[in-house]
Order: sequence, then structure tokens, then C-alpha cells
Amino acid sequence: MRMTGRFAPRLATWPIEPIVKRLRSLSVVSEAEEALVRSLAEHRERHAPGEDLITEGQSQRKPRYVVAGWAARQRVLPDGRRQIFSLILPGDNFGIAGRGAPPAPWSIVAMTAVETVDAAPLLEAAVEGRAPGLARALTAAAMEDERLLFDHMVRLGQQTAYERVAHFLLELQRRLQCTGLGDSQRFPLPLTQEILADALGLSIVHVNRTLQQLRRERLIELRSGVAILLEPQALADIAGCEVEAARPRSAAPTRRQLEASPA
Amino acid sequence: MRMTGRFAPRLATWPIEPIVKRLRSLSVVSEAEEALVRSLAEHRERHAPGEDLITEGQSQRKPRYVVAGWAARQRVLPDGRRQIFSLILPGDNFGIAGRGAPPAPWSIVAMTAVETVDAAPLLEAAVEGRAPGLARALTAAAMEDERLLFDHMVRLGQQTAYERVAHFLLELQRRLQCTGLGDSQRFPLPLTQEILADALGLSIVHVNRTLQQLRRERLIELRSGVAILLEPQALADIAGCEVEAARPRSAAPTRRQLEASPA
DNA sequence: CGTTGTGTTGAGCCGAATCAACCCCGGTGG
DNA sequence: CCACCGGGGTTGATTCGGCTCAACACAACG
Repeated sequence: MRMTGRFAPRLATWPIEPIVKRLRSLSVVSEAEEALVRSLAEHRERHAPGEDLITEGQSQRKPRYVVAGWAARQRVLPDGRRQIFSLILPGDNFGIAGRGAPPAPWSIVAMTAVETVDAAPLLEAAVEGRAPGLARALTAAAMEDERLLFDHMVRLGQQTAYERVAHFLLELQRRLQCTGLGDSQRFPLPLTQEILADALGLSIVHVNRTLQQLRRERLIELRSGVAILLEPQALADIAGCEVEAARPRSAAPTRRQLEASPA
Repeated sequence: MRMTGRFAPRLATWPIEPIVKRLRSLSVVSEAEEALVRSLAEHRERHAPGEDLITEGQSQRKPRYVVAGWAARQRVLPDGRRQIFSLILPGDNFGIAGRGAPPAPWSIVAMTAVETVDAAPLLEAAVEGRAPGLARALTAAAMEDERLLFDHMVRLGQQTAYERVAHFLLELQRRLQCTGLGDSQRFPLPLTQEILADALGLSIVHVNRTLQQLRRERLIELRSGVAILLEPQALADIAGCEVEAARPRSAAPTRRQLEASPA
């Protein structure tokens, strides 16, 4: 929705670029493999915001790639509370078998208008050994998904609202840069504060205030669905995460120290 | 440690029972397959509390089963905060490849004295098709692990301390019952309140107070490393989770209602 | 031009963290 | 034998981060 207004027009006429860029960032992809990927664009599907792409408890699993728009893996509790486990961005896949086959322990829901393509041909080629580069990319993607999941758990369990938001924005920047949808600072952010709140385990109001604070401190800017990280390094320090060329890490506000290996 | 005092003596002389019971609860296991499992006990290893079974960032992954003692999958932040992602109980495996191969995004650390056995022979037999029952059990175990991970994320992101503790105790009861280490109410709980705190994303003091409250309300009992769930159904209601034969679910304290499918 | 969804802001409250004792127990060494 | 010590559990007092409630601004839209 919002993001298409500003970012989509820059992209290729057939917006499958994010998948190609993502796969290339994960592995070496041959010409033939890239052609296979581009051929997926033949049958794509549109999904309205709020639509279930995979419903919790359902067993059918169509492996698909998101080519445009954002989705989320989530669970809704009986009383209406919702936890978003991960965001699924253009270039990400979902419904790949192998894990969580029969009754999925979560739903996948379109957060914005979403376009997906069938990933089955790609998967087949990978498992049959016809596309080793894509096979490597698939396992690399699965591993990154897993890492992101644990990162998110650390956010939920250990970090303050301020740290969570900084950490999360950095994650989105890095993931979107891989797919060419953002650069080292700017990226589309087509989410309501309610969605951010449900992802980060905070209330809407407090997400709002935290974003306000980050803006007041000139660390970020948010305008019409675009986020700008004005001080990525400062955000990384707040988030407590390693950056590629890690500077010497200063002592952070110590809380509770574990006794190391007793043995 | 504590648990061996009370529970281990009941078990078989060669304590590999938990693995067998667990696998049987996940799938149908043939005589030959069970014999294979029992043969794993040949070379087992002892680990002292605090010892790393897998170190974060390491690539070597020895697939192993825990036969006695408790371990945890965790990450420690640079400032000393720790998040425990999941507990690994007797009968659980870890280090199975396929996921998170090279730099593991977490460590696995012994919480108590732990005994493990090599799972490689079992894995080989499964992938080579020589043990279809074990293969099914392995994928079922992986799926259950995944489900538990998402359950834990809901706890961290959405539930109050009271709900988290109730939910977590119920999870432990159910998992330990599968392995024959606990019954429908009692089970060994050889964890310090600090470990519970780091798992549940709470402070030690608040875990203590929450447990006190559950005891005052006669819902649980804790004595010398053994937990007793006096009112499992009441705990399930608090935790907001489905029980096997689900009673009609009463309206829980509503917090925030999402608009359902807009499309 | 109302309506609806989203963002913003203030006031007040509450759940959970922090700080600081203190107890109990098992181990250890004089 | 007992004094000491350290780890884990318990408790009270206090602080604070984040939630709730409520109102309002603003833009998109029918």
C-alpha cells in the first residue's frame, strides 16, 4: 500500500527482483537458476491486507515467496491478544515443508497488500539437485530465519522498549537492504504502530512514545511509511548488537552477572 | 543433582528409558529400533552444571540425546543478561543438523549435572531408511520443539508473570510425563529461581513472589526439587491454553481486540 | 461531510524491577 | 565441634517502565 507508492516504481516492471537479490545475497546463483526464479512470476497471487496466507492448525502448506508487500507469522490468543513472531518481507519464503508440516503452530497473515508466487518449482529443482545454488540459498535462508527468531526472543524477554525498537528497526533495515528495497539508512516501513506493538510485545501507546523519543533524539525519522535511520551506529549501541566492523564494545549498563562455568 | 536423589532410582538401571518412552510417545517404534536406541547407552558422557554442550558461534554439531539432567538453549548478552530459549529435558535431542548448522545462534548449557549419549547412529539409521519409526519420531520431535518455541514466545511477549509461570509449569509437566519422569501432577524441577527467571524474562524476586502466590492459592506445591500441580485445570485456565478435552472456554480478561479479516 | 483508522498526547495506575536485608542449609576448615 | 561461608530462597520498601483510559488531531475515503 504505502510502500508501493514510493518504492515499487523504482523496481523492475516485473517485481520479482527482491527474490533474486535476496538469493544472490545468500549464495552464488547461476544464470539458469536465475531464469528459473524469474519464471516463477508467471503465476502470482494477490492478497488483501488481513488475509490469511496460512491458517493456524491447517495442514496444507503451499510453499510461496513474497514478492511485494509485508506479511507476518503470528498467533492470536483466545482473548484477542496477538503475538507476531516474525515479519515476512519481499524475498522471504514461507510454507516450506520440512518443518512444522501438519498443524502449523501459527498463521501467516498479510499485513499490507501482498503479492506471492509459487515456490514449488524452485524447491523441486533444489531437492533434485538441479539447482545447487538455490539449494544452498534455501538452507541459508532457513538458518537466517531461525537466527532472527532467536533475536526476537531476546528482544521480548530481555530488552527494554527503547532497545527493542532500535534493535527491530536495525533488523528491518538490514533485511530490506539485501533485497534492494532499502539502502543503508532508508527503507519502507508500511506498518501501523499496532503491528509494531504486537510484534514487540508492547502497547500501541508505548510504541508511539518510544518512536517519539528516538525522533526527538535525532536517531530516526519516520515519514509517510518510510523510515530513516539517522544514526545507525548509535542505534546499534542502544540495541546492544554487534555491527559488521565492531568497534570496541563499551561496558553497557550491567544488570545481573552470571557466574561462569563452575565445573 | 537434586532430581537424581528422588527420581533416578525408580528408573531402569541403565537410564536410557526416557529416550525410549519419548520416542514411543511420538511414533510407533519397532523392536529392532528400540534395540538400536538402547545400544546408544554404550558411550555416554557426563557434564557438570554450567558446562557448555554446544557453544554459540561454534560450527561443530554433535547430535546427542539427553538421558539425565536438564540443559538449556540460551544466549548471553554482552552486559550479562541471559535469555533461555528452551529447556532440554531427558529424552530430548540437540545438535541435530539440518537447521542452524554453522554458527549456532545460541549455546546449550547444562543446568544440572547432565548425561548425554551420541545420537549419530540413530540419525544415520533414520536417514538411510533403516528405521522409519525413528525417522518419524525425529521429525515429530523437531515439530514439537518448534511449537514449544512459539509457545514460549507468546509467554514472553503477551503474558503476565502469573500466566507465564502457570503456563511454563504445565509445559514441563506434560513434557516430563511423556518420558515417565513425572505423572499427571508431580514432576522433578531441579531449577533455581534464577534459571526460571531467565527463561521467563522476569526478575528472580518476581518469580519468587509469583510462585508464592500460586502456593498460597493452593494451585501448586514446591518441595525439595519436586513440583506438584494441585489444580492442573485451574492452571490451564490461568495460562489460557487448551487442554486435551477442552472445557467450554470462558471469557478471559479481554485486553485489545483486533478487527478480524478485513478483506 | 461524516466516518473510520491511525497517530499523538496527558493523567493516573499497576506490574514488575531494583535495592537491601535476612534466613536457611550444606559444606568446609580450624 | 563449631565458626565461617556461600548459594539459594524469602521478604519489605521503593522506584520506574510500561499499561490503561481518554481525549483529540489528522488524513483518506465514501
